[in-house]
Amino acid sequence: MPGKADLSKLNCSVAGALNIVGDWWSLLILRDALMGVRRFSEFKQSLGLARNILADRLRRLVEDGVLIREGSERRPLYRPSEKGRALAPALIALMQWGDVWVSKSRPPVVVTDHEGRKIDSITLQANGRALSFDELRFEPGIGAAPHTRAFLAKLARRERNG
Amino acid sequence: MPGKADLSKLNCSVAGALNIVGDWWSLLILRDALMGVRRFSEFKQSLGLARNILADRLRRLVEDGVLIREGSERRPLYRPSEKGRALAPALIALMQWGDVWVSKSRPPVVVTDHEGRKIDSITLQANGRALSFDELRFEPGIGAAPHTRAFLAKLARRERNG
DNA sequence: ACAATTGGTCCTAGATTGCAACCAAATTGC
DNA sequence: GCAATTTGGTTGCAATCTAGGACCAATTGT
Repeated sequence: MPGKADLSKLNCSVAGALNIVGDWWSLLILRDALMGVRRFSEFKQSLGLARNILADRLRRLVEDGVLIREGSERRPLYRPSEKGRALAPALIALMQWGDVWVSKSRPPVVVTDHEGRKIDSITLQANGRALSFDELRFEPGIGAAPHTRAFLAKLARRERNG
Repeated sequence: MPGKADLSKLNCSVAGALNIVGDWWSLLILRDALMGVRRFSEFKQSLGLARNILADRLRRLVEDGVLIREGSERRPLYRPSEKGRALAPALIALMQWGDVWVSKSRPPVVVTDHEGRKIDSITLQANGRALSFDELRFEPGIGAAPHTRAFLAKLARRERNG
């Protein structure tokens, strides 16, 4: 079946997330929604994507519970749900990475708290203490298939040896 | 020009980031690489994607400096660069979101520190204090185009009024 | 009442994806 | 040392997805 991948079979939460917001536009639509964009035409103007694609993505994001469609049937508003708002850390982590590693110019948008203080750069922590990448380990979880277990064990073994 | 969007013109760091890792496979390839996967055939087996797509994505990720291609020309190893490792927070934030909001089963992979303690869930903070979504503000940055400024001002105005 | 705006749908051309077949170099088995 | 297998791709084809524009019904504005 050519055309598009079905990531939902990969038994991986990243794949599950990407199956919902993994295409080129969905995350940008959500970012606009989190910033306060609500109307079809505003998304269209802000992102400059084709109408049919925008309609399709909005429908899908509503189906997946990331956005809520409300107001009149013919002129709806799209508002982020709690599930959508919960993506803010991932989105902002991506933005910060883009600021540091991709953009040539200074950041166009800054995220602050309600008193205008720039938010901290997002880090990995355990028990409130920051972790470097080298301290991370990937362990099989409760939902790990045998095949996943073997896979992780092989990688960990290699890490220790070579 | 149908086919694919050029996100690089959006003057947005999220778009810049997505222009590099915004397709269905790139982030999953990077996730594997961060977990220790190194060889073409290992990525292929782990993700189950087509060979030509994998070859294309690996080449692009190397071009963009996220992965480093090393070892023999004919049997290279792909290792995450510092730029690639810097994506770990965004990736893990996405994984945590998938664990909570998407997966039906228990998490297949758990990220811990070097002593096996589960890492904290990733949150937004300012001055070390956790922020709720409602406390966030999106302000124009130094690199904001006039059009971006007007856009953000309109959204902020609306937030205050209606 | 009338024109403009909004929120779509439909159609078409071109780009992208997945799959299978193929291939050369490197590694393995004996 | 030599054949067989594995590795890391490339190429071609068919199906799918994308961008863009034309079109349309229902609100909204005047």
